[in-house]
Amino acid sequence: MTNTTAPDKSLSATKVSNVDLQLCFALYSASLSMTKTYKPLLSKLKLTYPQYLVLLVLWEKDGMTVNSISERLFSDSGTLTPLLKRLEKLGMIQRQRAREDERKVIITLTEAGRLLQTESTNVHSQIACSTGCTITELQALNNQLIMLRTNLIKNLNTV
Amino acid sequence: MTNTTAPDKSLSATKVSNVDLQLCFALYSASLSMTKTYKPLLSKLKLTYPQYLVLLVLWEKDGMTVNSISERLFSDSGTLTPLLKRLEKLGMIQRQRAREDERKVIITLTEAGRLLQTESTNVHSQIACSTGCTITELQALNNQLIMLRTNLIKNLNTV
DNA sequence: AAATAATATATTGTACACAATTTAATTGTG
DNA sequence: CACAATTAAATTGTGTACAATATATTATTT
Repeated sequence: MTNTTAPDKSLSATKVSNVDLQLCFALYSASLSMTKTYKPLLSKLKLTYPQYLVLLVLWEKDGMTVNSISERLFSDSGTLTPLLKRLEKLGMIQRQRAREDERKVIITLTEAGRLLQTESTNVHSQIACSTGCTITELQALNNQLIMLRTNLIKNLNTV
Repeated sequence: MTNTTAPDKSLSATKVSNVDLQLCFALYSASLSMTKTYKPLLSKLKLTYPQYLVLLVLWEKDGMTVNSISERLFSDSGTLTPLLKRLEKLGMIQRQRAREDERKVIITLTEAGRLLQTESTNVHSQIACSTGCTITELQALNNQLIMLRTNLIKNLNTV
């Protein structure tokens, strides 16, 4: 792609009224760009970005059920089940039914899964570097995105 | 911001140093939430969000090649080719090889494809409403996301 | 206790996202 | 002109994203 200094008009930037439309595309393309940035870093750990997100959750709190991971990541079982099976096949986690309620599946980190956390520490800093933003800018953007997400989810069924 | 149910700690919000990590997840989940918001509105038009993005591009400039659409949307042929074939099957576009260079495929809107633009006008306003943000806020967020995307893409091969 | 409802996960099917490879057409070079 | 290099799409294969449905387990109700 080389030339990144091309004029960024985004979609329909000429019409000022279409800020909503512009924002949606900016959000979409920025998210994809972020995934592309993560890809080479994570592929060294044999992980995809969504798999990495699951591990982040487990590093914070091990032994969660599929459902609680799902709520944390705004994901669903149709996505998580096969993803978790791949993580299990990779030897990063273990899947086992809860004894007190056999509908629930408990996800536990393996030794290898726990060790990955240390290996992944320098991933963060490289990402932060690639954003070209200051901590303050990242923090501001983070807050706005959380607000946006909260509003969108709140209004999901009201449209 | 009334009832947002669960407290939003995002991922690892406890560690202030992980702003980068938080931002990545906020971006990811906000983008997915946006797609979910679009879904019911677009399904009335029988479209998916990526298909809608292609139509937005064509409404702005008809008769583009696959490659130019690809650059505009930060997408690639592996994604676009099947997507465009579906849009063709839906009767929204036509795909034809360029006469002067038969490697290129020209994408042209059909009458039905052009007419959809009018039908989609109220989609924007409903999205803007769901964001719960003011025009100024949307504009600011848009600018920051474009900056972020530009930086990420610029640094893609430098990591 | 049997029937019913609710819950948690799994399965199926469609549609991206993207790397890697392939195919076909065009351009460049000797 | 012949032939390698380049370019534009298409193809293949893996991994989500998500709606809809199925299955199994637990809780409730009659």
